[in-house]
Amino acid sequence: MKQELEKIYSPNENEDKIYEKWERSGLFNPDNLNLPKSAKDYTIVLPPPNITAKLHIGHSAMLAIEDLLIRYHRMLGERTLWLPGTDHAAIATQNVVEKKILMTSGKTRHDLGREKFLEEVWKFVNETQATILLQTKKMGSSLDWSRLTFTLDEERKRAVKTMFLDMYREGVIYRGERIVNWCPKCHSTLADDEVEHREQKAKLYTFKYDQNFPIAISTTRPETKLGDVAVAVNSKDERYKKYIGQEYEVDFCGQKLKIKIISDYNVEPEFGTGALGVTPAHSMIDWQMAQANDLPIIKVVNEDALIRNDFGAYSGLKIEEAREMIVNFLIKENLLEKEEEIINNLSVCYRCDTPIEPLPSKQWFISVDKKLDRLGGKSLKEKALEAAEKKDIQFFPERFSKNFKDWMFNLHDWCISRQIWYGHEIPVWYKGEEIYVGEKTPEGDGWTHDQDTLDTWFSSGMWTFSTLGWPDNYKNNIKSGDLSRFHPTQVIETGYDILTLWVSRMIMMSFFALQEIPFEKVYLHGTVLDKNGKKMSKSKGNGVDPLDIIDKYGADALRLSLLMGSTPGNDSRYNEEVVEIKRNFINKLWNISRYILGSVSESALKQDLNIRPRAKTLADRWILLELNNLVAGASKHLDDLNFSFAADELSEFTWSKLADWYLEVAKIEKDKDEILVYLLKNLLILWHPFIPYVTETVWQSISSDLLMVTAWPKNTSEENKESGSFKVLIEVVTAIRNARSVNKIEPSQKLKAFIYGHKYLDLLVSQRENIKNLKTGLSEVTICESGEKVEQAITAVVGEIEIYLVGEIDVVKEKERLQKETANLEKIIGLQEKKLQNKEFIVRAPESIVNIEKEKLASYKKELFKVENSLKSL
RNA sequence: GGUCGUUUGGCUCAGCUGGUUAGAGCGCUGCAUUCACAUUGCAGAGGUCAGUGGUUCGAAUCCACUAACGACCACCA
Repeated sequence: MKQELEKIYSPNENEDKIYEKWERSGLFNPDNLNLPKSAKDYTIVLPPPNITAKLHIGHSAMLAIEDLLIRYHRMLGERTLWLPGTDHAAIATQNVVEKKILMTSGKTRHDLGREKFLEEVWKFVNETQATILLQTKKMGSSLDWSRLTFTLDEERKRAVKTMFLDMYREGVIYRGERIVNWCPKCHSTLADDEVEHREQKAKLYTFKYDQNFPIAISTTRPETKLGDVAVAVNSKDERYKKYIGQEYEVDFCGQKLKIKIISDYNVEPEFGTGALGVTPAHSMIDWQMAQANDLPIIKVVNEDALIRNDFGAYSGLKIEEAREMIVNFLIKENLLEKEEEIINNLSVCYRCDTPIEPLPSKQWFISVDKKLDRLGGKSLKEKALEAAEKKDIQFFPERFSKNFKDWMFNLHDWCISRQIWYGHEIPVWYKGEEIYVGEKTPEGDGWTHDQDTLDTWFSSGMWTFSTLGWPDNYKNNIKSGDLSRFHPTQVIETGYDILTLWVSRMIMMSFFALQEIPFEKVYLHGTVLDKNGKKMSKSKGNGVDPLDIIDKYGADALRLSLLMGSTPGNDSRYNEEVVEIKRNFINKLWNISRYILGSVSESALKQDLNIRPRAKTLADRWILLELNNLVAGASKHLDDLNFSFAADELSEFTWSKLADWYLEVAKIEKDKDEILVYLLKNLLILWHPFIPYVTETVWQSISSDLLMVTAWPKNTSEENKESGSFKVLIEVVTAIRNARSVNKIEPSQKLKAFIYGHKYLDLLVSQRENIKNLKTGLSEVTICESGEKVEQAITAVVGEIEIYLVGEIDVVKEKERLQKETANLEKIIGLQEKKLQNKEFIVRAPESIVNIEKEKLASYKKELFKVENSLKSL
């Protein structure tokens, strides 16, 4: 059974083998975990990566965090499901494929036609998906592959269609007109995040509509002013206050316009004339003003960026031509007051650089404000806000809760239709003015299918339940199957940048479909930036392929480097050096294992993990207590989602306590086989969620079971009075080493240490041999009972080291004594420090002793303040 | 413009509800090494916690303001 382990751990030889073993065990699937019925369920749905490109290092961070949680909870004995999937990423994917086709053949999607184009998209999707799945597995992700889904597979299509129909029937989905970002060249709407803003010089014209109009307005786009219906001013603006509410009929460039004066807080009195001509059809903000003030909408520009037909001489003109004509008209009529150059932001299409025309257009919307019977008369927005308010959904870090609520509160209806080909079809047919919403093409001739597709967030918003068998698993408001077991899920873990885009949508969709929250906790990670703090991107070429790193250092090292030293919600920098350091740590753990496995007996390896070995020496008691504390600490940090803290404590234990001290002691004090094995096994368990491969590899050399499903140690945080005593030994030894180093004592020089004190005297007598042997270079250790002997010894021999311990003073909490005690302690500390300064060869008192006293001093002082204050208030 | 974040030794970052001596890791310096591990061990140097003011017995931590950088949202009529 016992195997020889290599001197240096090599991930490449082990990781794939181990992953295969896990996968073959079938235990990624919670149905195969042999658990009692009472076992808790624990679910995380993987945020489906876009299939637009292979995974980057940010995805690796996400996988590392989620796999950590999943493995931890699986070891806790919970029915743990981590559900994989990928996202079709409608617009993003279509764009990538479009660009690819354009590059290779020079053809646009319109040249290819809808069907041919979609074929190309699917080809692309299948390729990238394979890469993504490979990358995900390489990270060691314990995802249940039997439940793999795609946001655009057949089942999800059905779910989306059902959702659309349900929402339509309830009046949540409606068709309406709204301003969209229209690209006249691409002939499509653009999502807000696809619009780029570019600084440009523009001319700002200040003029009046006609001579009788009292207020001058400023604009950079005179041609759209043919569609003005109002002038907006700030209600606080003294100049215009008196006009608010009045209506005027004006003759502007031969067009009769009805202009109402309205007030709006968006108008800045300092800009231009402080008055804004409201053109609802061609400006976002004006549209909102028109909605708020119930104003009519006059369309001026059409889908080809030409002036529409009902504008006399201007009809059919390009916007530049119309602008020139209007400016000339204003000059001729002496209406133009000013013409100045300003710098403003122009919105352009991110693909073809064409200026965006904001245009009103018929779109499908989800109402966030409609009150719903199924939600007890509340709206989706209200329910989502309530969930955050009541902390049914908790945010990590907490500050994002405010962020979420602010954004949610200001949310407008969500436009869900997109003029692209790749995506979920909208289950709507049109015949003239008739609209049919349903599952299939209606009977009869002349029906045409809606050409648009759904916003990608519509399907990903349903992710927590569409992946668990909704709608089949939900009949008459009763959940069944996976849905009843795994929904709501426990944690959603994603980047803070899609808190609003995705997380908020999931919450609303889940409330609508199931009247419950989709998850209990939202953990938001930061962005992984490059070494210089820049965002990684393909165009900059500073991206990193996780596969390269895994190949070089192993998945464990990559995972650990991403899990440690980062704080939730804050960006972190990726630096290959860090991975290297973690690789070294993993090798350290490997060698600890190697040493222990090589030095203990065969029978010790087989001992039952549930039986805690008996401590025989002080060091044993210390390390076992430290392990206890570690289990308690690590568990708590993991429960609180403080992964970095948990890993810090584990590292500290592994390297500084176990390897540096206990293993050294174990070389002197023999007969520790049971304890060593016990420590090692526990350590492997505790580390497993972080670095699954190396821990499982070691485990496999001593056990036929999988570490992956070995029980997490029980959290027995027992109090132990002796917790400090081994620490004193450590400090004594460290002080001696220090002394040697500071006083530049040659290693060959023989040294004696004199030690005296009360409380730890016995301890140090019993540890005399250890002190000598633990790399201190001492030939003799003398324990003195009083300070006198030390004094004599010091004056007699130069080059010897005195270590002294000071006894504890009893804590008596009577108020009268507090002051006296404080003074006393201050004196003692002062004395010690003075002594340390004066006598060069008396190097240092063990810090723990001084610290114990200082802590006490602090607590005395605190008490004292309390007492004094209570006296004051009397 | 709105909201939020960051600023701590040469570098990358911790530091929860204020507690006296601000922690890691890397780097640097000195020393060690036939030892489970040079992917190692031991020790050392290095910080007025961005600035100013305030609250407090006590502030890296709380409050206000300022500065630099960054993110997100809105958007310049």
